[in-house]
Amino acid sequence: MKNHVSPPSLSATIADAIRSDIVDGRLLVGDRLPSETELADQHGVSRATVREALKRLAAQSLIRTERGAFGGAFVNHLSYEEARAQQVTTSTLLLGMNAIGFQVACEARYALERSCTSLAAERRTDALLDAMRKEIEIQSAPGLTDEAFCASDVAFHRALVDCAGNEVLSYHLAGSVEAMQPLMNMITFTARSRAEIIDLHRSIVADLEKRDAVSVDRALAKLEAYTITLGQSVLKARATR
Amino acid sequence: MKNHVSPPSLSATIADAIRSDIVDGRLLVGDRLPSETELADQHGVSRATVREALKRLAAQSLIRTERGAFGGAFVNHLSYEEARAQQVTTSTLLLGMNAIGFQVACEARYALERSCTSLAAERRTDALLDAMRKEIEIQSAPGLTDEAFCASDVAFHRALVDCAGNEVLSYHLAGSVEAMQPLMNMITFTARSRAEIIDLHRSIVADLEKRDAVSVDRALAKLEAYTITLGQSVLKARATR
DNA sequence: GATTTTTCATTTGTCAGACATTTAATTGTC
DNA sequence: GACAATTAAATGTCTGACAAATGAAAAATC
Repeated sequence: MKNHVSPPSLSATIADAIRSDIVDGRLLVGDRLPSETELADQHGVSRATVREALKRLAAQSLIRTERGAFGGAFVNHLSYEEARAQQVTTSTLLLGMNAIGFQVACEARYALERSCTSLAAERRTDALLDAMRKEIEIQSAPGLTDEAFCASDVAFHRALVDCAGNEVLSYHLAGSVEAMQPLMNMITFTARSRAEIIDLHRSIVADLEKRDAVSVDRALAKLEAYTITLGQSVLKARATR
Repeated sequence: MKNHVSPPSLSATIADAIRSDIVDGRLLVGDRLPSETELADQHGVSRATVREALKRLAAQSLIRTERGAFGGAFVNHLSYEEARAQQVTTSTLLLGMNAIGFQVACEARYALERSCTSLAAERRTDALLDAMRKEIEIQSAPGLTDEAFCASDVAFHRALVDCAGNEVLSYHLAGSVEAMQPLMNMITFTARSRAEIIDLHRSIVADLEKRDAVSVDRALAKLEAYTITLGQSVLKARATR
């Protein structure tokens, strides 16, 4: 029988130790870690092992390294962009690898997105409304590929989320919206279905302008229902193929 | 002036190449990567460099490695647990490192949590309601430390989120709820404020039992307002100290 | 012939030492 | 004082080696 619980390697152990130093605040943003040689001495391992540990942390954007004299590994300031990129990667993989039902993923995504409607109606800016209108223009263009349509759809919804004027909210929602893109890309959008979606997008923008949160919410509910319908028809077509 | 845009290292480049192989589906879950020696030959680098690249991917749970003959690096099946753990780490760091206003973080957290009230009211199970009651018991215990109170609070809200019966939703919300814990830990809960919170928890459970989504939502709104009040008083006390 | 034991090849984990490259501070020169 | 050369410290990479784990095949045993 396979054990499958292999003892953590030295590099993993060291990485965990440094990680908790950072997470628990013993190392602060901008602090410099000891040099690789010093870390190797401290932990009684070779420099190669320390380097593997540091690469693990770098992969999580916990540290950044600089070369040269007075270079080294520094506790990284995690920007919204980096955090979002990581979250999107993780969420996308989770959806892709776990055979999540399209309906379940869709339900979650729209539930989350609807959580920002009242704030968005309250705080929407003209700049963001314009951005949304621009995306609607793109979506209306004839000859647009399905993938480009999806990409613009994501951009539209990201702008909608940004209307809530809360960076933390935008960060969380970016993960759920963008992670859906691969699933959405499986759908073929007919001219008919595109028109339907664009109509809903138009009404969302209009309702936001009027600061009518209830109507925005209703439109999103319709969009969810319609998207699930589209997804199911695709799955049905697959099954009978 | 510092350049700050250092060219990506070889190990980072190789990691990116393999990562896109996985993300774009050229490597599937369970597939075995070539051995480190083979990868080194393929990319024309040393084994040490390949290993650093693989450790980066392992840190993101994209691959897992097994020792021994017929061992190697395998494309990992990303479980909900692993994904959630990563998301919580990222979110916690983001909140901790970016001097997010307590109010902004709180607003985002409750907006997201309220997105699951209608599903939760519809699908709540007796088992989860019992779990929530159990946490209320814990929270009512005299002599409980603030940290233990917070931990139980997180457990309560996780159960609430799980009531929605949507794994994807639970995954996303876990990040926003758990990442708040360090911020919540800064708050000192008086007996008075604990009683207030526990009352709201009780009414949430009662409303869920009655499948009364509107009342749950109202209680969460109150909880949000009260939490923000508590947070602000802490900040004020800090400022005048 | 079936079962157990041993051997063996493969692969990751770790180490030691070396050299290349980058970078900021120092020193030297005019 | 300004500019150029030197130097020291640090990461990035390579090489070669050995240890440890592990499954498969071969050998020994019954």
